[in-house]
Amino acid sequence: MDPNPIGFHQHDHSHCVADAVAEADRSCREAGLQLTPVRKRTLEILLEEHRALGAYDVLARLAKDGFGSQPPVAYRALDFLTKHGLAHKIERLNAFIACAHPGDIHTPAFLICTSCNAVAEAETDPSHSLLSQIAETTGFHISKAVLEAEGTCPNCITDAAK
Amino acid sequence: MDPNPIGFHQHDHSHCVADAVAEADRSCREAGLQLTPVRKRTLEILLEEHRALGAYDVLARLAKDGFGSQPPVAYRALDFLTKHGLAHKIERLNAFIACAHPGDIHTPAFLICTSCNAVAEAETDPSHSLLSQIAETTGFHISKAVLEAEGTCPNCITDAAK
DNA sequence: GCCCGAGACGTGATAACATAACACAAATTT
DNA sequence: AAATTTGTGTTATGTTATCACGTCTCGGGC
Ligand SMILES: [Zn+2]
Ligand SMILES: [Zn+2]
Ligand SMILES: [Zn+2]
Ligand SMILES: [Zn+2]
Repeated sequence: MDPNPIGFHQHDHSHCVADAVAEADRSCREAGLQLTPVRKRTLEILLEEHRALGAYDVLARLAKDGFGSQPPVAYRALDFLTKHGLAHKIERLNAFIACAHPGDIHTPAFLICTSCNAVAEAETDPSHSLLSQIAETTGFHISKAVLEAEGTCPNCITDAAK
Repeated sequence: MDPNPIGFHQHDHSHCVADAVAEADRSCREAGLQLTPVRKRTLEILLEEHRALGAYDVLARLAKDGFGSQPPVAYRALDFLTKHGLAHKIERLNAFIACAHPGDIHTPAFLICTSCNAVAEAETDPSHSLLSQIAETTGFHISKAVLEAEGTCPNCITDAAK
């Protein structure tokens, strides 16, 4: 199992958490949002994995770090992060993942490997999307789209073949 | 609120439940599957609505009809129906809906109206889909796709405008 | 006819996910 | 200073989903 799959490629993970947190810090300050200690720590927890974490997993880690130990603590922090585009909820897994492209306006699509549990976030062009086309022909107005695919990532396909 | 929105159009609902059940009956017999009383009743319950029902809603109705009253009763019937393409789970809602195009091999996409709770199932061309393209470029093998859009249906847009 | 295994259904119990309601503290507004 | 807003913590509860086990039924093999 690949410990560092982002887009299913190996990468240097050592700086990527710190960089993302610094960037989140900056963008929150710019937008007048409070990236408080719990929220920042929650983002770090998500960034430490390139897979989706359940709210209770996050909660356990927060509690271990001295924050509250009750579900609302985690859910509120996760709500903040998802609301402001710093994290996403993977509906299929009832779990959360740090956004791989924060700052950009994007309709994320996720590729979930059922073998190694890695989750990759792909950029999509909203205007070309299937759902947009359907919406256009039916007159439906989309406010939020969920695009998630489950399957096997390239790494796991290779592993299975050997 | 539109009581009969399928694809957000009015339609004659009187025969549509019975027809769908008869078709399911036929296709199960053909495939050697057992469309047992609980399973058939569960399908009817889903067909009676053009919106998604939670497993516990289904369970309550099953219990009222003399079937078991414990969660596995509903979940097993729903698992059977979803596994064999007679129903789908709407991940965003943690709820289930009868398939609008049973028999066809399809990658369903759903349009969920947050105003009237109607859910429309759209046919999609899997090969043209966004996710397929992403998968192709990344080497990811998709086994199941979730395509769900939340927003406002044409009927509710019109209603809001008046 | 009888045994056996697979599949379906029922039960009680429990796990996993999520929110409601309230108290308190700090920062901001009036 | 008082009121308001925002954030964090708590207890309690609600909602969704699965586990483990016993029973029944319907085949096929003997
Ligand atoms: Zn990384
Ligand atoms: Zn994998
Ligand atoms: Zn109908
Ligand atoms: Zn509507």
